[in-house]
Amino acid sequence: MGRQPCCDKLGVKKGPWTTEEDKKLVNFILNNGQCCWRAVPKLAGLLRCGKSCRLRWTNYLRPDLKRGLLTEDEEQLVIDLHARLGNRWSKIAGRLPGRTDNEIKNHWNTHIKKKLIKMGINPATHEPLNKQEADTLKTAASPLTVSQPESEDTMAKTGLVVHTSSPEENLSSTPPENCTSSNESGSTSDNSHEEDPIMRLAWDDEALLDSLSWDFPVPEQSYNNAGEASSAVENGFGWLFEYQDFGVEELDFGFDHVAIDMDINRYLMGDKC
DNA sequence: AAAGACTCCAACCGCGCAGCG
DNA sequence: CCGCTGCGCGGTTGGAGTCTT
Repeated sequence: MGRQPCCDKLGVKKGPWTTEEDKKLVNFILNNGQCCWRAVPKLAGLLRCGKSCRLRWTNYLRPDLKRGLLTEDEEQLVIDLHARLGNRWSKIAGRLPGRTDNEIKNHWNTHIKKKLIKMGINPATHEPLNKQEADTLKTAASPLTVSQPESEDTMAKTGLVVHTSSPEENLSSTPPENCTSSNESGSTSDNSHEEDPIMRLAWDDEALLDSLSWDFPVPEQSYNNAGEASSAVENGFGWLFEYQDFGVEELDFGFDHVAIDMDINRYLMGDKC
């Protein structure tokens, strides 16, 4: 029967977002919270489709986003997580506060992939390339089932260390109470892992991943009251703090109406769960 | 200084899934 | 149970910026 387009193609603007559009979107979300995305463009006065708005918000406008290149530690964690989860960028992103799946995906494709290849590691399987060549296509190895990279030596040489433990060791771990910053609605049910074997595996991975070290600091500048303005400015959110300019007086995140300056602070501190 | 090559990332596209009536 | 709707995810692309010749 054919799927309906997510939005009317006609009259919907595409391409790069303007500052004005950003302001409108942020203004709307700060006023109304994240409601149904389909309605957002109309209500916010944007000629965009809801999907585009959601993407713009989650990947770029969210105040709690950490910007700039991934740190070495984050990169290492991404490699580690990718070895376990494969291209499940959203799951990987869920483990890196302030990072988006898109950002991680991009970073993987542009930096980490090359790095791994240079190190002689197949980025898809995390196995040494020469070994990979040996049993080419013998197994269409699913990322979830691949073994750990055997080349810890290589990793160590380049400063990349994989610290792992087997999933079995962690099956008893309690699932993380993952309070994602962008997604209170949580349409992806956390119970799904109980039904779906793959999701169960992923879930087990998540439990396991809780044991991975987290030595890099949470983007304190994003959660730090004193530094919020400067970091927001650094992040290109200087205008966000000129909220008065676009008429935001009160916020409604679905709980109380509170003064916006207080709430932006709380918001920036990640106090949204 | 100019042109071509390359890199990077924001944004788009299409699919799958969950929820609801 | 079925169809519809909305959301989220992963893959891909276009173009701006940077580097190289």
